[in-house]
Amino acid sequence: MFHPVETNVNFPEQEERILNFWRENNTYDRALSRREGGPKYVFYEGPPTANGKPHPGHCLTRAIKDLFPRYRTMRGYYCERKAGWDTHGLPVEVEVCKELGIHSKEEIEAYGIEPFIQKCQQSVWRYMQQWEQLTERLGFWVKLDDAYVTYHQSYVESVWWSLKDLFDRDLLYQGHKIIWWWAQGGTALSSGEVGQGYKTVFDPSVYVLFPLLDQENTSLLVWTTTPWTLPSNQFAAVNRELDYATVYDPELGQNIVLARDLVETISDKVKRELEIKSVCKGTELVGQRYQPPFDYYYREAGEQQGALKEGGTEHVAWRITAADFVTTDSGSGAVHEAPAFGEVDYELLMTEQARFEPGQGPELICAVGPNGQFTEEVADFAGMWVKDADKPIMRRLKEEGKLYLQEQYQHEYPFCWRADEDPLIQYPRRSWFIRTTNFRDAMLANNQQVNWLPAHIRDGRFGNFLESNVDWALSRERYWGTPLPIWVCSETGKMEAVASYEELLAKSGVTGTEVWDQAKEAQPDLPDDLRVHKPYIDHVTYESPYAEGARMKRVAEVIDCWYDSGAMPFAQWGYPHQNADHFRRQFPADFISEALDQTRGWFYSLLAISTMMFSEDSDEEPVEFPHPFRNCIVLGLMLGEDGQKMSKSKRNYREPREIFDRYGADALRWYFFANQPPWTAIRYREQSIKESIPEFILRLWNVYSFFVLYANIDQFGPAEGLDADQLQTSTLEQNPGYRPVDQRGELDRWIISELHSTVQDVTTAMDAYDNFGAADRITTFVDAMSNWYVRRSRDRFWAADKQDPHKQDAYWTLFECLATTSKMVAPFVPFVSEAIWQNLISPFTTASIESVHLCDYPTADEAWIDRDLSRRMKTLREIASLGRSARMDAKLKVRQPLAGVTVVLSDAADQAWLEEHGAILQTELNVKSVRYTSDAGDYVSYQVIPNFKRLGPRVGKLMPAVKKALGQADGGAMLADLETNGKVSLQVEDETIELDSDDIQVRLQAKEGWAAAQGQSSVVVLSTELTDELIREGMARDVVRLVQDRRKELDLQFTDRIRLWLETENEELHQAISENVEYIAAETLATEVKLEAPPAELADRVERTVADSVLHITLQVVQTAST
RNA sequence: GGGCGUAUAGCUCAGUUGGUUAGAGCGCAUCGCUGAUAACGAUGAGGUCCCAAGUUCGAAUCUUGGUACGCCCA
Repeated sequence: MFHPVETNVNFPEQEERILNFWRENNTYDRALSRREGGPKYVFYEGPPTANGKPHPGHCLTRAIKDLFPRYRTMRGYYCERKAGWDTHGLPVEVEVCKELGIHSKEEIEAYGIEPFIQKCQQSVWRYMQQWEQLTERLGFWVKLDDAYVTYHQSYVESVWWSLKDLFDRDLLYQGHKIIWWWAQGGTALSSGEVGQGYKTVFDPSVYVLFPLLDQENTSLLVWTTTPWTLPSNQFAAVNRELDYATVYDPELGQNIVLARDLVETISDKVKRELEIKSVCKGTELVGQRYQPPFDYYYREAGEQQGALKEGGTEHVAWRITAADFVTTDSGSGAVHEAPAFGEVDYELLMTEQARFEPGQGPELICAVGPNGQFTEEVADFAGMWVKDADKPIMRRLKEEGKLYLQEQYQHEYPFCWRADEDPLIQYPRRSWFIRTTNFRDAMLANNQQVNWLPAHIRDGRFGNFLESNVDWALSRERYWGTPLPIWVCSETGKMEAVASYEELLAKSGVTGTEVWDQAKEAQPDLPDDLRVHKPYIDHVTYESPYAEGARMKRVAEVIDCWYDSGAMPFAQWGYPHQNADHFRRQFPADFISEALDQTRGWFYSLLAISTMMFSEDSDEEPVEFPHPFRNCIVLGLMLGEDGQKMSKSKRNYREPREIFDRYGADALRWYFFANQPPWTAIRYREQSIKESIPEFILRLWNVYSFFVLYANIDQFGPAEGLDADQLQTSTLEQNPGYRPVDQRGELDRWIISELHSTVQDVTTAMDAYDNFGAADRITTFVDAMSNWYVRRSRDRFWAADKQDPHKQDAYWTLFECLATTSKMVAPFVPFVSEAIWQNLISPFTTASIESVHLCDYPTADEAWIDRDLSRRMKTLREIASLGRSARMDAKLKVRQPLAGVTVVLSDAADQAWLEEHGAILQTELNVKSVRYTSDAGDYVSYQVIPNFKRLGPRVGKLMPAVKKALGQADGGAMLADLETNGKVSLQVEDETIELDSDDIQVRLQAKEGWAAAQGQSSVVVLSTELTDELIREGMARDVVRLVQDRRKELDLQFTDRIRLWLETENEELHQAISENVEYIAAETLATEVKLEAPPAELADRVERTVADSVLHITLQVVQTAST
């Protein structure tokens, strides 16, 4: 016996029960340990941050991350799934600040770094419980109680080790980074903060004359929108590709050089004619020297030259350089460059520096202090706030005749979000960098080997990003992060990196560890991991090996938390300080997945760190590309119901929890897997999630519950006492009544064939990470099972003789299909598949595999795949569908029997087979006979069209003519010709073209006047004339239906026998009933059918209508069958 | 401003190497079936495949240029 299936299954409740089952039985651990020794399948978890609430987007990520490891595990791979949490970074600090009601770094320091850090550490776990609940509820099998955590000491020390390695290889250096700086507050702002503070303002837009040293009486017209940066000028930039004109300005009495396309614009602005004297390419200007508008630095260094790497020398600054970003959209086509105050400008300086021998190139000029005021070096404006200096600077330029044109323009400019009167400025800060640019080619090569899904990421977004790689700005002047493990000598400035806490303690003359010890003593429950964090680690100093009496003290910075996450392949194991073997076994990953926004985040940090640490010129043993991941599914962004970005305030999505409670995790998962390829942007629609229940889950469930219902009625059951194992054929065939598939009927062989080809396709798709294609095949199969196999097998399930071999075949076939399907869909919908599996196996008293997730994934047996049968059944189904369509057109309902149908096939190849299966069509279409013909001139006309794909390459331009000629030819005659000669000649223009049967396609066109329907390959014609006998038979079927309705209304059991009284005044109906009384009795389980009034004591007589006549129905239960 | 992607039915989305009748689900309409019933089946209406030009015998598909939207970066 199977457990009866509840009629109203509540999927969410069922899922909760299954979760309990997994929990109590440690099913995940057992699924894993079953595969020990199997081939490895390595999965890396991209760590989420648990200090924000999980939303539906995270459900998608976690569902995909579950699907493939589950699938691979069932396929025999050993797949460890270690969870992980990203815990460092600015967002955590921001959360804590919010909580404390403070904002700035000063306020944090006033509050105290020590309590602040402690709060950060606690805040990290704020939504931990929600995350864990979501993870579990979704069915994401991952080892949560063995998660890696980026703030843990072992993790931090792994990161330190890698940084020390980079430092020792001279890949870590100090430079400048241009950042948005709040001068009044003395702090940098994150891009998020900057984004909050944009305002529309008016700023000056000025055109300044830079006299060219090598051309007499000629100046370059240089444009800037930040006059206050002019004292820090180092270069003027032009675009090599643009044309530049030298014009004569009569009023000025000198020549001006500017972009040719802008001559007219500028001429209009200054309201005078500018005569073009000559034109040259920007590239010819590059290298020419000029006199900058201010000489604070120029007077010292104007003549300074440096040695170039390619030989020779060049002046270090105040000359024209080339830059792609210069355009003619605005300005003059020549741009003032003060590298201190702009990121692209700074890059330009870096490019320039790179041309010179080390130490010979231009140094950064910065005339502004961190307080936003001019330094003493700029005597005229010293102490002045830069934005206040714009006007005096312009006035000065005007006085000196260097200001050619002055305008105002309106634009968006960022202000401090906490002090909205304070404009931010771009400002250089000392910062640590990793020389990733050294590894650009290696990273590109590595990237080429990665299997990206979708593929365009490789050479598109990610590839381009790598191409334009710049050194990784690693350091952050913040508090809660992995401390940069570099100690500096107080005397000499020499530096050392440290790879672990232990290594630090082993240094001579270490002091400062007591700060941690005291803190721990005062607060014994302080996590030990904090000892490697600020402020404790900052107190640890040691004797300098470089200078007598000097101390080594840590630099103040922490690092970019992206580095943390990118270090996870080794840091999750604490490598190399521990678990070295484990790391090597779990490197690289076979599979990772995150959303598109991680391209420049986690995907990059993983690839960059891995390439630097484990490739050719690293200290570690090199690993072949790709690493650290081989396959990567880049998920699309998830949008809310309204197509907008999901946002809490807009409430354009429903919380995952509610989805689970309403529809269940399977519904959500199936919606993710089956609705679109995972990389398309997905619109999160509650309606679609809801729909995945009837479309797939419930349909499968209905087939299953149908099976259980009838199997129990018929006491069908696999023999008890058998070891069920995985319900494979070898087990099942030991049961009495089991016949090998090849001895079963065609319908059985067909669905088994469909099952195996589905398994084959699904496996191929899943191996290629194509969950969408796999889901599509599964849906098609379940539909075939439900809407053809079960439909067409109903008679057998209802058959009275329980031992009838055909009936037994039907049960065994459906049982095998369901058992295999539950295994096949287990990675997709782990809950419903588990419920089905557990019940299917329940009759086996010694069942050894009690969870579908411990099973092996089904494998296709090619021997059972019959492609001819598949194709023929498809044709048969199409004919049935056409027959229904024809009935519809003729307004002849299916309950009305018809004399027959005639089927015209365009291709007679399968005719013999189809003829043998007339019975299926007879029942399906409710006709007395099915006739096939290929000679059907009466019913159809033939339309012959070319097989374009085949003929195209052969006839080329003649194609339209061929098509026309075929269309005009007599189709019937041509087909006859083909049949006898195997080919046919066609005269087209001047050429004779020979066609064989593969070169053409035949379409059938039903002629007017028939109840007919046409499809791709066939036409179905109905006999529409009705005899009285047929009409009466139709009436009898109506009667059956009404009685069945009545049974249902009265809530009778399936097996209840009844007595039936039918009364009618209508003679024809009376006759119809008496002629078909046995049929009616059999269909309605009536022991007797009486055409008379019921005994008076039966009160539930009802009135119904059959073919416009009144029929009274009364029924009485005679026997309640026990099942 | 640059890079990447997307644009197909009312909605959500498929559409293989270019092949002539562009599909699915939902929704809608009509009909049917009904002891699998939160169902189910059939049929239908609904498409300038974003626009334009090009390549080709043939373009939703390839090329170029636009437009709109999204993401990332400036």
